[in-house]
Amino acid sequence: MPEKSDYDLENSLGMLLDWTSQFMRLELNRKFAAAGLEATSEQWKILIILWFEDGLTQQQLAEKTFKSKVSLVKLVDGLERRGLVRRTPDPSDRRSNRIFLTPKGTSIQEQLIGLAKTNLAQATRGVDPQELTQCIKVLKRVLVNMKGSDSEQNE
Amino acid sequence: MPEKSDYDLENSLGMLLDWTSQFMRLELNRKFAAAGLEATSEQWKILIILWFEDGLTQQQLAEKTFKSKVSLVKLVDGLERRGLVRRTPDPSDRRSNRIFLTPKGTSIQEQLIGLAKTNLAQATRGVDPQELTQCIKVLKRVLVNMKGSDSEQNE
DNA sequence: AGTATACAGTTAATTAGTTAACTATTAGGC
DNA sequence: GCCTAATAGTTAACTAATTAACTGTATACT
Repeated sequence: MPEKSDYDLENSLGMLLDWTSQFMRLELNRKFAAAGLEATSEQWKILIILWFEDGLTQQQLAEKTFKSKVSLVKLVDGLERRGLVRRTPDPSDRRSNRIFLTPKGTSIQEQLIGLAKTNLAQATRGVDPQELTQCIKVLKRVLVNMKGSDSEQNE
Repeated sequence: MPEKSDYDLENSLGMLLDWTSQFMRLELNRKFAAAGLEATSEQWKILIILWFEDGLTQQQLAEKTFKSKVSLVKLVDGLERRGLVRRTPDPSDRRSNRIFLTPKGTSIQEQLIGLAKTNLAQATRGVDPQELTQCIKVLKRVLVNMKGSDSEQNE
């Protein structure tokens, strides 16, 4: 029979990761909406990658964002519906779509990035920079530990 | 015009929080399913609270899990459909439902807790305990920072 | 007492994630 | 060259989150 004192829910890593990621994502969505930008935080993750390297396939975007190819379908649907990207069939491999930023998609990048930075600054307010670096190091290790269990998914 | 070198996506706190929480949640769901337990990680968060204190209202569960009252509706629907909890109208306040564990809900607690512990151990494998504590301290600060922006939601 | 306000829960529409099953195209082995 | 494998994308059914609008009940004020 497990002891109740064994579980410190408020301080559990799993709970804290869920809560912090959710609050940050929600607040970023609110900042985007408040600025009149019709993009969500998840769509932003795609847009920022395309800003670095335009014309990637859905599969490549999936790999870079750790999302499944299935998730990319709806995400690109949404981005296309809002006129931020366009799907272009790859002439050399007709299975693939290449995703390109539209002028509208390019034009909102600066605002999106500014708001994302504001959000990050708000999240880390009062946190010692060295402790933050340490925390990020731990999270990267957690990511490596869990990615192993995820092999052979999303393929 | 923003500089691309300004953004270190792989090491951004927001990205890492999303990725780690998602991988941990996914893997916990897989562990539950592999053990033949028909509960999800989000349902588990409700069950563990009820194990500590049974008969809470949906509103109380929402507050303890940082979920909205709307989220609780479907979550409790799912738990009830699987026979793990039952809704009981509160006789002293007919607006409220009190949520009670069923014998079936109680019976799987030990297994769920064991698997959650295994999942946490896997996530933190090779992480210095002191660094983990430090990381959790940072995450709790981030939570406080972001919770402020969330005031007046979910009420 | 009676009205207005607050509160608990629900429903509907939207976004985003999962797994499983499917289509179409490319690449490899014989 | 041909048939099998793998790959890219899609669809369908499900879980879970959001906001907005609504029902019914309790509380508070005058």
